[in-house]
Amino acid sequence: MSAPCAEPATGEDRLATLNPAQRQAATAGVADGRHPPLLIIAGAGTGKTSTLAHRVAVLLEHGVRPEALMLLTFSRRAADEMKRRVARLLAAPTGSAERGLQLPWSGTFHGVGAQLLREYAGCVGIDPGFTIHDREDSADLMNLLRHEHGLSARQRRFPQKATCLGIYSSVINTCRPLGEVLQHSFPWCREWETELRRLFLAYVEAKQAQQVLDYDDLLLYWVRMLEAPALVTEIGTRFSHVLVDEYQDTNRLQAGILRALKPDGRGLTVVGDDAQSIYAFRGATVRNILDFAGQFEPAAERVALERNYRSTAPILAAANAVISLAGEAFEKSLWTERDGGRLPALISVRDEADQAGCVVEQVLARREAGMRLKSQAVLFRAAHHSARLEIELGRRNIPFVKYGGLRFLEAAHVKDVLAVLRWSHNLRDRVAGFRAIQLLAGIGPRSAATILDNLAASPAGPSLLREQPVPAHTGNNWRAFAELVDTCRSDYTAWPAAFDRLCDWYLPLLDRLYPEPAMRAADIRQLAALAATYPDARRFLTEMTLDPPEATSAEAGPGPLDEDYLILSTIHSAKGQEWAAVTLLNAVDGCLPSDLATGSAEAIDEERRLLYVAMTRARNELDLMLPQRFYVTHQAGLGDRHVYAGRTRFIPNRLLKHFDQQSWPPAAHAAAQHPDPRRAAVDLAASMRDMWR
DNA sequence: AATCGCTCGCTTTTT
DNA sequence: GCGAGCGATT
Repeated sequence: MSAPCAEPATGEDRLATLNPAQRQAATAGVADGRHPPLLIIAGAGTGKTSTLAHRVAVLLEHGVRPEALMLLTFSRRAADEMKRRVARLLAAPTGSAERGLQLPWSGTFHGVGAQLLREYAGCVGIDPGFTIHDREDSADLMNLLRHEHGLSARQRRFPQKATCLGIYSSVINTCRPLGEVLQHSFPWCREWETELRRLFLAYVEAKQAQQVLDYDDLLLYWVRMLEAPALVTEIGTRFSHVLVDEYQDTNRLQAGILRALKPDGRGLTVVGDDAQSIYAFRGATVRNILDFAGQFEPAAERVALERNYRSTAPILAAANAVISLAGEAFEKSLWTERDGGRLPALISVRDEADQAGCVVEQVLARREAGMRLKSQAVLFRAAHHSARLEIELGRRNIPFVKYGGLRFLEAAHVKDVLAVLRWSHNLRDRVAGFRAIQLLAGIGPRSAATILDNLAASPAGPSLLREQPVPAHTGNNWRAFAELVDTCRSDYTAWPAAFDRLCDWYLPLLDRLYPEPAMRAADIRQLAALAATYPDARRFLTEMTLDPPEATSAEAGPGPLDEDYLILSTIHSAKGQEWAAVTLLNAVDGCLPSDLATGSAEAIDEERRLLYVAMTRARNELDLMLPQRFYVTHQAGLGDRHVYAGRTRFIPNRLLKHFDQQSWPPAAHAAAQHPDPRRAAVDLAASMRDMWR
């Protein structure tokens, strides 16, 4: 974020570069040793990261040890950025830059939780070698139990695995009872409350038997651990200061952790912007930040950062107008001195194909004008919204990197390899084992289950693996597989080497398993390169599930790291970032708000904030695309609701003065097409058909 | 017991 | 346009 720039060396001078509110936020209660609970309301582009980095630097200068500082950010990328800035701030005038600055307790809630739990595992009765299940693994385990409990083959359909997990996760993260969650968020599953409760108990037992924690456990075990008086004293004093970024996106469970760590709020700082709260779907509640100040006695100090250094005045005015139509919010109005610049544009195009064409044309024009591709971003509500554009970019040879959506890690072949690795390090992990074993030709769910049962029943180690009964024709393959697992788990096999062995074993299987084996093989090689950068298998696995590589690249092979490339990103993944030019795709009702999210007033407000987040990513140029016509492929019953899409409801007519309305292709071009009367007839016919699609 | 192929139902955002 | 699930086939 573009805060005031130069950073002189001495503490006093350095702080002079901050504006008064930022300075207040960076220093409040430090010098006098009060360390009161502090709430920093930081609007978009107000130099939040810089301010927080300054506060960390100030704390360190006042003698707080780095290892006594817990810094909770939304992603590890944000944590790294913070570390970098603090290190730069602390670079002494003599030039002895503190390169080695360590903030060992910085990262996401989940990451820090995992780290703490490994350390204190002994005190809370869990195995320090636990493995962590990502969402898909958790859903698979849920599915296994769902079948075991005979819940899958009922007259009336029982909720799907993902729904079951969603309900479970919601209960944990919102700290509300099952009945209430069902009533409020999953009303169509209410009739299954008893069965769900049974299923969730089985799920918890299974995780414990397998030494597996899921994402929610990392928080839940953490908060429960703090209920033990001895541990809360130990851990509470160990961390004298806890700073939390993006506080508006925390949930009740996370707020509970903070309350347990710092009951009186001393040493606790939270930073956030209620207008940018966009994670309610995973349990975040904007109440956390709205109610923060009042939960302490005396109340928390409050500082608001309102000067925006990022966007031009017209962009900021439009964004402010959009968010002003929301419900409850902190009083806050962003202002900027970046006068000039054009109005944000609302660009009407015929359909998604034209939208792709228009975006490509504009991107290229801006690059011609000297703006690097990397300074331009295309944002969208849902990952698949960019499909057309991706094809067009590919056709025109424009490199791009996409953030959000289907991840590298979710690809089946990547999951396969990781399952083998995970299983070899924790043979009790049934989900991993189930997947790994079935990679062998001739072994299906039945044999896999038998093998896993045998292993679970016998306490002995992996030597048993080799002797498992498998179908005769798989004999040799099985032996090779058992050896591979031994190799992977052995302490005598050096780290990246073990992974290479695994890849050598796996790659030949691709031909049989999947279409497009060549592309998948390339992914596996990329994974191997990544694995080599971690010190050992455990670290690799943990970081891969908690902090997966977040971007996927269109280019196969080595990523276009030092080249120039366009950024495509979901709005969610764009959080905290900024670009000189931003284009938002599909600014139409049905996409934004997503028609899946129009159930409640809160859900709609969250979609509004999503639009606000997208708009405030832009420094100089902002375009919102409005495809007029949508080919909605699966639309049961309700006919043409989205065939002709309207402008998003978040920009009603009275806000149009903040935008410049355009259409593409430009008029001259369009006129050339128009005289043909047959064209209209074709459109009409298509729309008649679309009504029933 | 594994696997192929068909149909039905659903389709967001992510640690 | 995709996966989960089911029934027929090897």
